[in-house]
Amino acid sequence: MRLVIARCSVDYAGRLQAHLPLATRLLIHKNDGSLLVHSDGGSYKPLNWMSPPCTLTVHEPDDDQRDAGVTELWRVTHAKTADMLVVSIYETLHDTAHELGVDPGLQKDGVEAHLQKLLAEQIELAGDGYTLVRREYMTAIGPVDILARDAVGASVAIEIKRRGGIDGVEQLTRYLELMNRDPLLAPVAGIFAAQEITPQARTLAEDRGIRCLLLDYDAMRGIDDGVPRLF
Amino acid sequence: MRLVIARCSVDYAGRLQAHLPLATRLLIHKNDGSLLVHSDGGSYKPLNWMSPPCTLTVHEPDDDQRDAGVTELWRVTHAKTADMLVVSIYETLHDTAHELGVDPGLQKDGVEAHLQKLLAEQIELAGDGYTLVRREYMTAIGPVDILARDAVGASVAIEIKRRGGIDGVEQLTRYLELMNRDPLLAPVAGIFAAQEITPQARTLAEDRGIRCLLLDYDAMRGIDDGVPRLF
DNA sequence: AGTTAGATTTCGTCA
DNA sequence: TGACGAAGTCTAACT
Repeated sequence: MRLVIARCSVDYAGRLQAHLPLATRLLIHKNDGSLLVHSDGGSYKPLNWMSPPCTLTVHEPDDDQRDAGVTELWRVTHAKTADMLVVSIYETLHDTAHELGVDPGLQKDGVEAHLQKLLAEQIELAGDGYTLVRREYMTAIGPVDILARDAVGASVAIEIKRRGGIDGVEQLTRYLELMNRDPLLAPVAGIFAAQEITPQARTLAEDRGIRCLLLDYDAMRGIDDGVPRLF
Repeated sequence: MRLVIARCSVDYAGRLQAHLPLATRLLIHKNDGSLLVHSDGGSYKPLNWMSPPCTLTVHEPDDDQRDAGVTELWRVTHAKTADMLVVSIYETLHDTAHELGVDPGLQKDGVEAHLQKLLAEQIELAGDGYTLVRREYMTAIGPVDILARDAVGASVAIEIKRRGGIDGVEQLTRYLELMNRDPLLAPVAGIFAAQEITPQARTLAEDRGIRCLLLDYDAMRGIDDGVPRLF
């Protein structure tokens, strides 16, 4: 990994065209050839970048560029697409290289998969007398998060989201349309379960006879596991 | 901006919990307090990070941690949520600070907005005798990309995507349902226009009587502007 | 390899 | 300020 702090301007041409005016920025040239251009603020997204696989070549500026103050040109071209990134360097303030090695990678835990697991274990949260049929119940157009039965044995399809938006309701609607054509399952009721549900999604769901269920992740987790929070 | 190369492990607790085993990584501490943890590969997304507003505090390791080889603890806490990131530093290989100043920001050009502008200008691509009513035609559930009239004056709603997927068809369907309830507009036909359309989206659209239109961005741009590509 | 759905998404825009 | 759609999205899972 090579780290360069430089006064530079950047031009990108590919799926769109973009330009960064002259300013001091951090350039990260990774071992896989990729290049990130970061400013001293904003989120984790670089101002501009080139994803691997790509290659960086350094060029001499032409006369016009040299007159304008450019000392070096970095050209990063993508290996497959025609995307190109050109960094015009006016002044290099810092330049170091470092050997990092391969990273073992991130270990994740939690989120929607966890919510699904928790609700499957605590299916009575969906309604008194509810029983679990199975998680990831497969249909022709994809898996329904949870298939359950209510107190009198009628089928209930449950769609789980962290944040419930209109698209989630649409998704559940498609599942319900399909499943209600299956005489072995029909009639199938729907429950839209999420930590948060947008007002639009709630309106749409209720308009279609789908019940909304707000999930309290912390409470569900607190019941489920005795593992204390790390911090 | 402070750049540190260090052997470290990282723990994150917030909307999920995650852990990074001991390895050599780049730590970027930006001026707004945010911290990025990058490896020497992958895309522009860091292995882990904390978004602003947040603050970093440095702590001494406790006895157990010191015995394990930890020399320093970085604790980054988010100002509003309870999110926390803890970096356990075992060895610092590089540590520099740099003054970058405020970045003037990215100037973009192109993409879906451009496609919409081009199709509005070349509305005859949608069909012979078509005329533009207006772009971003407002409805109660959001703006339709383009409202046009066909050769005999009937309304046509056009949804434009760069990549046409099922969600785009759903979106257009919602608009059409709504607009067809308006006696001043009805009947409203639909056109789903995109550079690429997935087979699933095409099938769904045609099943609902929505016509699909493939857009050739380069050809449309070639007709529109005489500006040559920069590279 | 292609497709789909989720993301600690981030980023813009508009009501 | 909140909500919604787009992104040069990225990423993982599944076909």
